[in-house]
Amino acid sequence: MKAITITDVARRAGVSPKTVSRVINGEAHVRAEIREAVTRVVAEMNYRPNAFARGLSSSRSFLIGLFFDDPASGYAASIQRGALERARALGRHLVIEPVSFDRSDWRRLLEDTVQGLRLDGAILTSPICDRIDLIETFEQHDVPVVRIAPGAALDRTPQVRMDDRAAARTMTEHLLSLGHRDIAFVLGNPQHSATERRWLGFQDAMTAAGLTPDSRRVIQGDFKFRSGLEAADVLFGADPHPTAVFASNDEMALGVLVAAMRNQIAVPRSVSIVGFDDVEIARMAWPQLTTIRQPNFEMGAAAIDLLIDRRNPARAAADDTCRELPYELIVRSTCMPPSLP
Amino acid sequence: MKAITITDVARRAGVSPKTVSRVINGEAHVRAEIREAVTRVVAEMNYRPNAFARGLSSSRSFLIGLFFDDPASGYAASIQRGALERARALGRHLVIEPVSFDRSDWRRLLEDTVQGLRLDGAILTSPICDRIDLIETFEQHDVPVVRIAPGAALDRTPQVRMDDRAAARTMTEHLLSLGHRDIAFVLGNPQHSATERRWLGFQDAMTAAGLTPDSRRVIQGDFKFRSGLEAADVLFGADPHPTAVFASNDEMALGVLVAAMRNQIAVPRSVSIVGFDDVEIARMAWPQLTTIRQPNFEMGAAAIDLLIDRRNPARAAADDTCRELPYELIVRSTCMPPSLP
DNA sequence: CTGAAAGCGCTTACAG
DNA sequence: CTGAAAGCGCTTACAG
Repeated sequence: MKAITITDVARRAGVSPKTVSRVINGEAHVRAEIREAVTRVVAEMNYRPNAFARGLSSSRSFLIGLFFDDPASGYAASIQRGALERARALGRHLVIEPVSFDRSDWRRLLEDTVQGLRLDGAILTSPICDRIDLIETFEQHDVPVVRIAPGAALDRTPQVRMDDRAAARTMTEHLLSLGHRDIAFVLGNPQHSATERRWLGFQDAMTAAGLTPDSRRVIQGDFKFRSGLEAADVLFGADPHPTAVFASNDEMALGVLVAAMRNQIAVPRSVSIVGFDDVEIARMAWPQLTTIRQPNFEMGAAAIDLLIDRRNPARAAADDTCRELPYELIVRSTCMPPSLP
Repeated sequence: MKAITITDVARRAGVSPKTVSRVINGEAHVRAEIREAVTRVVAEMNYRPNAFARGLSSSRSFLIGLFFDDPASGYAASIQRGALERARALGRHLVIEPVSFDRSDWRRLLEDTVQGLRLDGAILTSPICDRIDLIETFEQHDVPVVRIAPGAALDRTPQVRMDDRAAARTMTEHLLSLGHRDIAFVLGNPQHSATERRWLGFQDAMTAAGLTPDSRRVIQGDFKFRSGLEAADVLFGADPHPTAVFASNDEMALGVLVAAMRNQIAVPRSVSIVGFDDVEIARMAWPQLTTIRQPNFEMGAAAIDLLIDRRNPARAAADDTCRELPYELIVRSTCMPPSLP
């Protein structure tokens, strides 16, 4: 099937290619009458501009890169879905790119993409969004960057974030309000900046309640299921064990939950367990996990908006460089007041 | 940073742009000496071809589209990861595209992508891979298609598959070998062709053992957690309940598992439960789920290989149009012999 | 408000 | 084995 070009459309509409171009791109200065005629012909002929010709002559590619450390994680999937939906609604395509700093040639691979594809923008997720050398590579190639939940160099790029610290405080307050005092905390992967923010939020609430976290009740994890399992083995090996465990993401919380079942510790009767993220599996556990909903889908979509605003001088002027999205406490079935000793 | 072009490289190397083009694309008919010189200059100048200029003048885009019904599912994520890794290794980029038949303008959106981006190839996953109108759209635009686990029109495109039927038979035989005779089956989403294949495999094994599945032990599900939960409520409401439940994917198996816990039915002591897929959460359940490993990562990678082979006349001739990948029975902790009545 | 000319950076088709 | 010319289908920069 021979493709239809802008010249074909122009001829049929009785105007110049440039005029068709103006109409397609929604530029001003076209008589309403002509605009309509062209629009009609475009529809009739089922014309679509060739993205490569466009990309070559302008400096726009209509391509946005979404960069992940681990594109297979549930976290990545939900951000991707939000970005995807919004990008398509705005006529952009999403190119997914993994970045593995483990590989010595990561920079070469990245430059292949950035330079070869002339990306219109890049979205960086945690934890790679905190690598300054990565950000610099994009800057060198004049690719606008938006970061999701960064922890470092916050003034360097526009960003989409959530108040992890306040959310962790809210969750801890929920546990405190139930009457818990002996609350354990499982830290996340130190590479992710959210790990520290959640830890600080936990401390905020404990301190406000006049409590000091016991160091034996704070265990290092890495956001993976297995680390939750192992942390719980330590926590439940103590006598008495804590009355509540706050794991700083859902996957680890599930590990704690499984460890409790293995050790015949009833949840929530003997121990309350909470997570953070509200990934799909939080609802597939039994009991269903009390957690914090993180608006990943919305963050992905907002990142696209911010990127496209940047390219629009009128809107970029609005100085809309940081979008903070709300979290939500999701109370399900893994908590109750502590049983009396 | 002003981009370096093929002309810059040609000048510095003292050859014509066409020669540089030959070297970059690995074409024959270049003196080894010149090839080396050009290669050196390319590296020195850190030159990368502009994908848009390439795409415009040739008919290749180096872009492969990965089409999903639901890009956020765990199934999609693992296929995506395999395809991504392989595509990058071969110098291709992956564009992720959702297809929603719910939307009346799905065809227009699809044509925007196919025509605008001049995809080098498309990978279609279940269940959309069985929509003939979708396949036709790609054919009209001369975009090679590879399908993953299709169920219809099997001779129409190259494909990557797994023997779902044999796998379901193997799983059922495992249950039979443990001594189970009263085995319930939870069917998947009828839109997915794998649903029927798994059901047939179950029947194969039952029939071979001289057993006829009782219709009250066969429940319709849809591959979602909730449907497993609901199916189990029916199964466990019966007296006696089956001694084993084969849910045709892991998510539903988890629903069955949670229902068992809710109803105080011990797993595996009172009931054995098995799934299918070996998604990540199969290991996060308690007890850990016995299941069939489906090689999603490998299927994604194989789809890319098949697509690229198609474009290479020498290799396309090999008639490599169907790649079947092996499954594996993963025995974990949700099964044991039935307890005596 | 509209258009003619030039150019983006490659590859194709051809010639030698 | 190597290269000069033309062209891919748009947009930019300019003119009117």
